Amino acid sequence: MEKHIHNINNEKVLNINLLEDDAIYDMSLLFKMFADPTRIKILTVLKEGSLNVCEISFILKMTHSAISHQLATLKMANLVKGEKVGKEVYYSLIDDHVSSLLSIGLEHVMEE
Amino acid sequence: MEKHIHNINNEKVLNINLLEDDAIYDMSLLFKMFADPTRIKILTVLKEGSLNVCEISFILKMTHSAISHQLATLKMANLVKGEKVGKEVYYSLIDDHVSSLLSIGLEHVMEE
DNA sequence: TAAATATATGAGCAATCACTCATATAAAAG
DNA sequence: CTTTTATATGAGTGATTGCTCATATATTTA
Repeated sequence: MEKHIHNINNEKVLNINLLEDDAIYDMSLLFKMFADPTRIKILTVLKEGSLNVCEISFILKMTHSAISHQLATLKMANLVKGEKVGKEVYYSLIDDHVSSLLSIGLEHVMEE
Repeated sequence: MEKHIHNINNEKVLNINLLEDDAIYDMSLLFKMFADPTRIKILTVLKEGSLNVCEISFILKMTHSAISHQLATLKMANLVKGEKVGKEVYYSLIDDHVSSLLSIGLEHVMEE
């Protein structure tokens, strides 16, 4: 690229097949959901079962607003779903991949 | 929290055990590395084998500087290592978890 | 030695983000 | 109906981030 001249034309480089940009972008959005401590905590507690906003904010010692905002984000990313029961909305994980990703991530950071 | 009064004291909520904040934070840093399209692309091409900065920037059609900055980030996060060979520095993946995470992420976005 | 190539890195900047605060809506309780 | 409780959401803000541009360093080539 730019001002440097390179003679890159060997098979090694030209044979690499890239993923679709759309898939890459979607993956980055997925991982972005796990790239925040609050969202990891929310997803982790939801692994135990469904919880409403008050319960989550009590467990994590954070405001309802902060939790509600993050739940909206997680919902848009299709990682959690909410079910209204009277006044309350019970949230739970949508996807098995969520647990898998959390587990592998935890495995990784637990090694030294 | 705040002005609302809640009577949350049931077993369901009190029995949830949280991970250490350090582990949560480290996990968020790990996932942050996958939360950017450029870094995903770099990690994906490095799955095929080691490549130097020029080769990566040629494959991804991005400037050397951009790639070098991201490689520095990935190196600090302990996901890649660089080995100097003459003028060039060949980068490769450090960790098996990297491939696992990429695979599961891809699996997730490939479903509809 | 001088020029070219490969990489690294600091500064700067626009974009994104996670929170707070204020406010809105909806259901339940009084 | 009014008040309380549960949740949602827009605006605003400070912090972070991914790039560009300029520059520095190191190795190779002429």
